[in-house]
Amino acid sequence: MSDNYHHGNLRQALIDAGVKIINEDGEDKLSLRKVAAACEVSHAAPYAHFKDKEELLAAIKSSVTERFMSELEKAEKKAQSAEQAILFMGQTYVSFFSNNPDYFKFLFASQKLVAHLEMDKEYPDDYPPFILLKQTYKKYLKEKDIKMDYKDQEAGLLKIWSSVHGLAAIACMTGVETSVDWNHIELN
Amino acid sequence: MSDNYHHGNLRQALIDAGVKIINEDGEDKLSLRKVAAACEVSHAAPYAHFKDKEELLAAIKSSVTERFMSELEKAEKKAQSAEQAILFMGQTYVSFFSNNPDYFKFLFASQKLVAHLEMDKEYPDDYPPFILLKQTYKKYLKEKDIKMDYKDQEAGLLKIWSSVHGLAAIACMTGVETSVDWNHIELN
DNA sequence: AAAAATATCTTGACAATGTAAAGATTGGTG
DNA sequence: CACCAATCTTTACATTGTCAAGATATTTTT
Repeated sequence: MSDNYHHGNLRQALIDAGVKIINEDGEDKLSLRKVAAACEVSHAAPYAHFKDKEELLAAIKSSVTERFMSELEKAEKKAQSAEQAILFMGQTYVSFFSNNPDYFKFLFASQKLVAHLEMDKEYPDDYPPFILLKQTYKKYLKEKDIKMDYKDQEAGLLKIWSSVHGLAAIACMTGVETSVDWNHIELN
Repeated sequence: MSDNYHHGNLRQALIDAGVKIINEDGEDKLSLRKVAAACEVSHAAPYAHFKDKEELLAAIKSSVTERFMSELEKAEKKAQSAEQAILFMGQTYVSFFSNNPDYFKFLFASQKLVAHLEMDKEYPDDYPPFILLKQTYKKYLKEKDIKMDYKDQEAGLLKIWSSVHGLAAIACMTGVETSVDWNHIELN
């Protein structure tokens, strides 16, 4: 084996190298050629696995989103009620990005997210963290036996998400204290 | 006059051309050389006015922020109370970016914003839209004669801003309906 | 007004990058 | 073993940001 051909699992290695570069230097410092070099393959090798840079970036984003999801799910499981789950997930949402501000820009700057507020249908292609939030919010409404107009439910869901997402955004952009009294984020 | 030298007001022309390109094609399609070409000058001409690409982008951002501020101020003046002003400004905040989603990414993706929640001091370097919001929120507290703990005031300000900013973010990323019942954004 | 200094612009060059094309190497399949 | 498809390399080219040297216009100085 000439040792250069057939890396073994180049696809995953490229993704991991990409995550690392974004962590250390930010997205603007990431280039296809650097990622390839980090994996010790030629600069055009990535094209066997990704159509173009955009496709590699999408794969890296998926990878980061998985980590994000895993933390959200952990938070959800730790909670003993749907209400508490929403609170924990909100805190996790903000702290995840406060701890890695680069991820926030990276995930949300260019990526188009899919998200449907409609409460009576499921959309498997929706942004996974949003799906989890929506499910938990539904549980919460059931748990508390809250009867709301259809449109108010949508508005309530959007309110929670936008509050939390906005808080994360501002925390990342300003470095502002995130030790916020979380009672203010509460659902009402 | 050899007609090529001394454009007249190249600096502003470069900024305007940059805004136009971002409007039409998005930030990733913007290059120094294209901006220069749009102004019919050589590819290195911008370096007489801007240290590097980053500095031109900063100038373009300032220009867009000015438009944003002008709309916010218009909304604020239209209102007949501070409470209504916050509502109007919130609606304007969201609709401005809903109408130009490219601006949202452009303004907030790379730019570090400065913002101080402290209610008893003024920070002239804070992000102008935030300064306006903070002032209006102060007026609102006075207007309604609301007495709050210092920390609660900060939290209230942050809550309004993050709600509105988060809503704008989600509107831009998802294209979700922004015809939200604005009562939900209200201040309490 | 002539000369000198400065600001503004052009030309030419270079390195980094994304990407396409052609070919080399390898592992698997019939 | 022969063949094929997947994977990787090499070569090539256009785009881009940036720098350096020089040209031209404007401003300032004398």
